[in-house]
Amino acid sequence: MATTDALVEDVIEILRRRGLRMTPQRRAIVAEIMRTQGHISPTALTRKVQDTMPGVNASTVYRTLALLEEAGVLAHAHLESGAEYHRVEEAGHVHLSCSRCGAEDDLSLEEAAALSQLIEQHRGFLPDLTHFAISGLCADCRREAEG
Amino acid sequence: MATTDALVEDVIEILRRRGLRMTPQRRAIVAEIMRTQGHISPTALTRKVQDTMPGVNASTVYRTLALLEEAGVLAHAHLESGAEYHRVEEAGHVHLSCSRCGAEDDLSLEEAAALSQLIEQHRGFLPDLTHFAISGLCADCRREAEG
DNA sequence: GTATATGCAAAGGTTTTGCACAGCC
DNA sequence: GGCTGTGCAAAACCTTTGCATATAC
Repeated sequence: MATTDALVEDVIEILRRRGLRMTPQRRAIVAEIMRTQGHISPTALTRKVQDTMPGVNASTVYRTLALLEEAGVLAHAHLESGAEYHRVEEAGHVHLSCSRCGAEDDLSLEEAAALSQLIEQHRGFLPDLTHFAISGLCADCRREAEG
Repeated sequence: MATTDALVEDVIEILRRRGLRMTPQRRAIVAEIMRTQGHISPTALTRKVQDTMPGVNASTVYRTLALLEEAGVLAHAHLESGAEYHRVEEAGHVHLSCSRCGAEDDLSLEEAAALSQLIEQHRGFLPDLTHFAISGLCADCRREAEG
């Protein structure tokens, strides 16, 4: 996938500029997360990376994730299942999570902006709506629950 | 505190009706959580209960919290620090948490309702805005960050 | 060559679970 | 007396950390 490869190169460039070294492990981890749509947990990422490169240790994955977050490449969000990482370019994804059936959906950028604007009116608080999911009932479950 | 005692009795009544037994440990745990304003973590709750009743085990606290949540007395929310429990009557507390200084604030009921209404327009999703905090920058930190 | 990154192992923290015993009803 | 709840200990997770070794630059 050309797009993904290009992204990987971009990230490698960012890391290089920070004086960081590009090890095969880092390449594999970066490649895997750039290939990922949406979010992924450290544990799941570790498993995937190990499919390609069996020796990679979980601690290396954690250290790399922290690094990439510091470098502004990744961010993490808290979903019901725990912490999950995603590319910052994919931010804007405000996560809706159904507490009954587990269905996941996202708000549109416009919807997210409208929400942010409302919250900002509360004492100038600037929300990052991507950091925590929004839990609730999807329309289907709502119907079943309320009858 | 008369109000708190009354609440404790209410909860005990609810548990009794479910055929559950009232042990001194459960009384202590219920009393402590009814006395709590806002939210408290299982760990903090355990410590507090142990101040009064040294023998109480953490696993008993976890089991009791799960029970009280099932009974509809408590609910838990995910804050930056992890899971925290609160009384359901205290719901409506939409938590704003500053990711920079850790300051905490709540939206008013009206603000929360306005937000919910907006989100509901997205495919009929009924949000529970109390379940996850909303992360972001408080006005002070925002000023310092943006200059 | 040197500083950095990795693997390994251990530790830390939170939450869950199995089991024997205690105690509520 | 019988069934439920508790304490204890262990285990299950997830994540972090210290240290010796390997390796990118």
